[in-house]
Amino acid sequence: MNKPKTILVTNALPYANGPIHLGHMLEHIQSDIWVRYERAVGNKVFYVCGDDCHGTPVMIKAAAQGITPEQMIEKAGQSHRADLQGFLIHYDNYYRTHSPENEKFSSEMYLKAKEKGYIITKKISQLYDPVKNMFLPDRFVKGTCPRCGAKDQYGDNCEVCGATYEPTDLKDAYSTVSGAKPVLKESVHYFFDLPKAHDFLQDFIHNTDVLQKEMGNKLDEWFKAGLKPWDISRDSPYFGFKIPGTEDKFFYVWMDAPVGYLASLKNYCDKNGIDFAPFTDPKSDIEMVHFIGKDILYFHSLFWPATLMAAGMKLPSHIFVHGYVTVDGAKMSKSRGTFIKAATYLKFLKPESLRYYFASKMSNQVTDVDLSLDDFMAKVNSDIVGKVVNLASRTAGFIAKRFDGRLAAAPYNPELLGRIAQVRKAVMAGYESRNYGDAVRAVMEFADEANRYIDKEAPWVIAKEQGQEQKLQQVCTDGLNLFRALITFLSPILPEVAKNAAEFLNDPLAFDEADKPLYDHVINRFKPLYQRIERSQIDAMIEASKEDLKAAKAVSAPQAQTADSAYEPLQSEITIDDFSKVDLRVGTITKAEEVKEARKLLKLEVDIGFARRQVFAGLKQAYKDPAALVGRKVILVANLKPRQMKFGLSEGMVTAAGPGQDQIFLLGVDDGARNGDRVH
RNA sequence: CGCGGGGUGGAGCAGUCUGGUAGCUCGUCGGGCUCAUAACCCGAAGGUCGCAGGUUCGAAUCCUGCCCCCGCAACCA
Repeated sequence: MNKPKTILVTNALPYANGPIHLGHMLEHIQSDIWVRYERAVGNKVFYVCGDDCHGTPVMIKAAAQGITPEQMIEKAGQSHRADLQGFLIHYDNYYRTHSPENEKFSSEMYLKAKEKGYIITKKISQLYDPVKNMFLPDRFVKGTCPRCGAKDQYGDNCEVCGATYEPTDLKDAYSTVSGAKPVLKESVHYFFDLPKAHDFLQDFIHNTDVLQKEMGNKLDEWFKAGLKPWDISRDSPYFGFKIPGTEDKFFYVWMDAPVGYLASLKNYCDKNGIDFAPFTDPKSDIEMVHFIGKDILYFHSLFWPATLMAAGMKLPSHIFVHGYVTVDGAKMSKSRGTFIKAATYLKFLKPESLRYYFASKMSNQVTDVDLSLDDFMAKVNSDIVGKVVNLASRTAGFIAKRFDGRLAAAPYNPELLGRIAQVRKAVMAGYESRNYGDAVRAVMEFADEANRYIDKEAPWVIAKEQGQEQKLQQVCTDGLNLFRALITFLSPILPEVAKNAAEFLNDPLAFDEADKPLYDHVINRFKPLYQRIERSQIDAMIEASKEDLKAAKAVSAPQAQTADSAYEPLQSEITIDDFSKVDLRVGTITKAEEVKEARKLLKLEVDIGFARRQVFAGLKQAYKDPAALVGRKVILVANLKPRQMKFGLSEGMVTAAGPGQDQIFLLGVDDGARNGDRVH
């Protein structure tokens, strides 16, 4: 083994604005596996992360909830920590960017950059919300697309026609914060002079192995377009750190976010009496490794190295970029229930299932990883349970019953056992290069071979033969030693399973001992190490993810009126999925009486086959004689959340149409449709 | 012609750099086994490798053009 390295590993900081979802988990799992592997082979790793707390979205969301930003990031921090722990992601320190350490570092780096002439100021005009008294980032301005006329488009580009423009080009622009019409206002901004760092960055990106090659190509795009000064200031009100030497200017969140890596580490070092200085010293041989998603490439490969360089600090050794998560081949979708939050997943499934699945499909390329739910279930069940765990399960019984848990003193098939070292080589190469898929493939290939071996030797046959005890013990010992190697190789991915397997085998499962099988060694009783995934668990998770959506119902922007007064304006377009959420059922009115105290309401009872529903309907003025309604077939919205009204619980909505008042007409059903039939 | 990534049997992927009869896992079908968490083993069916052209004795692999999907496009986070 080479000389142990010291490595600082960071994961992109989750934003305190929202919960962690499976998209985040891909990266946390990727980095956690890498860290566990690096430690398993003897390197010293510092593994830190934290919450990214600053910026306008946090400020606005906190205000909307009537709490302070500090309270909000506290809440986010707690839930993020719980989620990550749930997925067995073990950071040495999970901190936050809103911290004294971070403020100190950010300010110091800024001042050094300023000293070296990297900070410039410029006057810019920006849209301003005159009601809330704040400048508006692009995403908080909406309006009509100047090219195609589509309504409610964001300030930077139109999702309908794809046009890009400035927020000031929007027609009928409005602030999504207050609804007010924004005005143009001037302000002095502070910029980091990125063009001045051009040569440094070119060299940094192309003459080192910091980045994957394809990302270098991507970055050339920005070089070709010409680097521009980077605006690092925001006006008050802003949740962030005040820029030294100013009264009302704050660091843009992306200025202090990566600095948060170092702040988190500093916080950890202070708590544990570790010398922090070498981590920022350009001359130290400590490696600094960032795991990030492709969406934040330029922040980490341009701005971050440039600010570090300007501050005279150590530069990143590697920036490992990964792709996105899709679910069943499509972007995660809230309406389909595939926008799955980490916490929701954990309610129904084991963390290691996802860790394994992601790992099996991960490479060091910047490609998206698809969580195919069918494949997910099949792979976890057949690989972890059917192949690896099963190997122990099918041999442990003999060792326990016939040999008191004692393994044989020698192997039956030394050649097969000898292959372990070879497999380990492939596995290690896979982990080291972050081609976890290769590592998993190598392990599973070997697992297949091991199962074939057991099948061929058939210990259950040997067990019935006279005088074959030694062979039986040896073959089963081989099986268990193969299992031991397999689970050791998977331990960075399946830490809990490995821990339980270690207990079972009474062995620490060290990577470099995997090729030295256990002989004449007493093991413990075998307990099931992993449970199969049931279809129902996945279905329940998808259902629950749809629930999440209802709970987190977005604040919809004020809709502009379509001015054709004769008809109600058409609602925005929906998909078939949206429609099928509305469960319409055929029903028969079995009772109908007027509600005396109410001006508009009738109290109905509707038989929908499998249930009877009490419904309060606003039909009083249109149907003066309620009794005449009894026996009529109607269409009922059957899955509407029951609503407690002054006069009782209303358990649905009867469909009707008409201009209103006494002009309301119930929708009917032709004969043949039965009560309880669904409308499709 | 904005940039990057991808398109391989029903599903998920490897193979593409370094051209040589298309491979793995799952699923399906048939058989075997019964130690094992309906797990394991053997066999079979199933692909003109996005499309079109080119180079070559030979192309999933190299070249050109096109189509489709995903992501990004810096004062959004």
